[in-house]
Amino acid sequence: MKVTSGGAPLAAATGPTLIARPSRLAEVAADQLRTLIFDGTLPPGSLLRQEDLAARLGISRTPLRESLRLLDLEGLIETAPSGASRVVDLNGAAAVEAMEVREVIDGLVARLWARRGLPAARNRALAAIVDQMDRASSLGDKKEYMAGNASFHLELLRGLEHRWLDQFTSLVRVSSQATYLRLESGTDRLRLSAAEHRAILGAIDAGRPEEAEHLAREHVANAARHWVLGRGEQGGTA
Amino acid sequence: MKVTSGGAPLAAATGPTLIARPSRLAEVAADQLRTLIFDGTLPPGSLLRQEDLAARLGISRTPLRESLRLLDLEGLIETAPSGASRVVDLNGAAAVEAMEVREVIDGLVARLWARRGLPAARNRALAAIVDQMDRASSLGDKKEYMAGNASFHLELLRGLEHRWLDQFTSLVRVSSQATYLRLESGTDRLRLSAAEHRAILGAIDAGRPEEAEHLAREHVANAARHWVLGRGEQGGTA
DNA sequence: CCGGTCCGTCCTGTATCCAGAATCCAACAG
DNA sequence: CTGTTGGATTCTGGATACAGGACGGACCGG
Repeated sequence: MKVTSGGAPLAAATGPTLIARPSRLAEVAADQLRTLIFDGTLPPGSLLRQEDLAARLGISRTPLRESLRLLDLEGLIETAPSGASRVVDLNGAAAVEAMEVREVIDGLVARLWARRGLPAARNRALAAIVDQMDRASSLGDKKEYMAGNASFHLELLRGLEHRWLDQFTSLVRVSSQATYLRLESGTDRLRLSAAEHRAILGAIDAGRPEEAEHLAREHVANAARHWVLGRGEQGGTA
Repeated sequence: MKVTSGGAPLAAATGPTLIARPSRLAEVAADQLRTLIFDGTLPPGSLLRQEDLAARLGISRTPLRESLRLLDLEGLIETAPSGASRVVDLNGAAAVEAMEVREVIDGLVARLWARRGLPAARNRALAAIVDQMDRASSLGDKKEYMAGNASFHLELLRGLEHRWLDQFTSLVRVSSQATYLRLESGTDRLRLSAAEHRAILGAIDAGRPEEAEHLAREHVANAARHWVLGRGEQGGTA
């Protein structure tokens, strides 16, 4: 159980950064690879050759291989029986499965926060993110909206400091990103989504675990309908 | 390079065993280590020295290190910033967190099976397991019951062949095992638990996703109450 | 007698090297 | 022209060797 920090653009506010870390090179490499995957430098389906990547990151193959195993278990890459690794391509069944897991995980996160109680500072930060998403949705700025969306969910997930939940950081990142990148519809879904975020935050802040979980699950289910199934109507039961 | 071929006591039973796999030594080592942890050879808190383990498994440190990273991400071991790894000790807060995740995961598994439809052969196999648990509960054979309990949940989990769910195998194993090992009460809880399993299986077989998920979550929550919190009464809200 | 510091040993982390296997290309036969 | 088969290249997997830091114990000072 280590950090799995990820190159968070603006979410990396909580790091204690005590004194000095022995810097496990495999961890650093994993972070680098995640960044390369998320920013599109390593597109889905890309073949990952250990020697190239090692040279690219300026390390040897040994720690790189460990990082590949990590990303494999995280579900970010997949390794063929022959040993060839490639960036996972979330489409069709794989996307559905990813969102199935995200639904219950996000629901759990919301429930735990509602039960634990949301600190005022974090509430303000999340509210600010939702405001940002609102603005972005009004302007139809999908990229900006996507960034806020990812920040919102990651802030909740990472903030819990839950040892069994940290590993879902990559899942949340990749699915959040892919969801709205593929979203072709207008600003309608964006507005609705922003409202859903605000509702989730409200339920958490009000300390209503059941409601928070329900709203979070519905939110993910709605996103899945629009992303994976393509332009579904909202309101159905999961 | 003999991989202590005689090993693998019981872990390599479920594999499809298509033709022949190149046998990634790190995977084999991970399985071996899981077995050693689950059967108590490596008790919680044990310090894991790479050189010793490598010699013990008859491999070098390179693949062993990869397996340690895997087990780390799975939550079965934890690695200090200095690099020292030790078997995770599920007690107190860690146990609560583990069961929180298990609750939603097992709920998702039940829901997916109910939606997908349970093949008759698998239904029979699961029913047989529940029967075995019934007998064990009547006799108060906790060990036998525990085995059936783990089999039940693992059969459901692994049978889905869900790419994002496989990684919870260790979580289910360790929590299932620990739950009933610590259970000191009489056969009452065992009987109730067996009934819960039967109800879950019934809901799945009847194709009722919502009910199956609800029952599965309640089941885990009940187990958690008796295990972690010690002798709680059922019926409370999660 | 107790505390602090220095030193030795062990362990982890990383790099390099070797062997086996898969893949790809090309030449050849039908 | 196409399918097949042969070989050479290349890649991954595993083992070994080396460097840096951590931990523990003994020695010295108070």
